Amino acid sequence: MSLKYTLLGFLSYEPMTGYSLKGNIDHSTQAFWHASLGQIYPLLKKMVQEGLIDVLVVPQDGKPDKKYYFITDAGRTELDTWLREPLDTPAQRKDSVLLKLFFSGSLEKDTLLKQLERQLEAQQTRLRLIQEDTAAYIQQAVKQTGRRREGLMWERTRQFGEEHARLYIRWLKDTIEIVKKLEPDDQRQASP
Amino acid sequence: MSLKYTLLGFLSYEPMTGYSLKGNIDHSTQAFWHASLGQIYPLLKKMVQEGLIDVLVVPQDGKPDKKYYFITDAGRTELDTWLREPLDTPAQRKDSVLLKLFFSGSLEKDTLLKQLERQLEAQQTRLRLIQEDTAAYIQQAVKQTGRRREGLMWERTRQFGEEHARLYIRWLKDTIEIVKKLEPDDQRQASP
DNA sequence: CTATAATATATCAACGTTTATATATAAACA
DNA sequence: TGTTTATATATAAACGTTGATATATTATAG
Repeated sequence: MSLKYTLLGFLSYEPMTGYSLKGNIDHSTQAFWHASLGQIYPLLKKMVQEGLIDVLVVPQDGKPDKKYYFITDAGRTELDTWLREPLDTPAQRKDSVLLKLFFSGSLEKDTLLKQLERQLEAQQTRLRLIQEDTAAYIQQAVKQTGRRREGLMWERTRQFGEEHARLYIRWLKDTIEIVKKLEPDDQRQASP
Repeated sequence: MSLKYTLLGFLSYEPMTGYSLKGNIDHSTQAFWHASLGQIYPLLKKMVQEGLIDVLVVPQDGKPDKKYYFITDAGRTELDTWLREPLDTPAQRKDSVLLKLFFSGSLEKDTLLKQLERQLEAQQTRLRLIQEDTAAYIQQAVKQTGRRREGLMWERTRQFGEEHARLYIRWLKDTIEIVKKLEPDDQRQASP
């Protein structure tokens, strides 16, 4: 459902190919939205049929055609309607890492610790990506487009992603300390 | 994919009906995983066919049969395998609220402020739910089952949800203050 | 000089999820 | 007394998503 609006949103800034839409998603919304090319291309086709976007095929010599997509007036209206829908409920989130950890109390202490430490590393990598790659991408987009107001929200949502990664790191470190203090497994399995 | 493990996870604690599985999900994992009955019932059926769970039909007079589901040895093995898969990547998250706010820089200041304030209220309600309802549910489950080690992870993941809601609230409040300080819209539309 | 990554488009099967619908009882509330 | 909420099961269409597969060029790094 929301991928449609993601594509309309980016195309409301400037015309783009399916590939560059994927690039924009990867570099700026990856902390809270992602999509594959196998999802983007068929949806673009469908959205052209629905009149939300137009396509301009630019033939290239020897290479496959480049397809630039443009938002239509109907597309702008649909995007605007979505943006104005009252934000009165929290988004339904899913996080398979937390789900796994929820059920991980039955694992031996050492295995659980290893899992927590692995995820800590993964979140530290993620934090660096948001701080470096995403931050630079947004800064350049603001410079190139001059969209200051839009850029403010791009940057604020990036900061949310950064804070989310920091929360994860803090929580994992605290949880590791708590698990370390647990009684060893042997006292658990065999009680005399 | 993960719903299968959610069901196996809860059934590894004790046998349950589809309805009470839904209740457990709503009360304890709702901050990071959710599912509908229309998803749970067909999956339980499929999992019986696959031998991961067994079903015991308890006839009731006048009422429809109650179906208790039990985890099998094969089910336990599958759950265990999943729990031990290295947690070396962060979960891919989706949050349609942040996505909408990412594209909301083009809205008028007042509309954007109203959206942020609406979401602030929604997140405050969510925080209360996690602090009251979910906390009480977990406490009682620990008391009734005596599963201290498991209860530790139930409580830790609940606390993550709580901190997530707090982060959202802080971020929304900060964003509201920043947006309030922006120049009014009229200066934006018509530049001389 | 070779291999890999990035650019670029496209399809498809399988799987997962949402939403609506249907049925029925019991308890709590107004 | 009537309405709503909770308990309980179940199906099905529509929709959304993942992951694999295919093709081809250009640029970059080793």
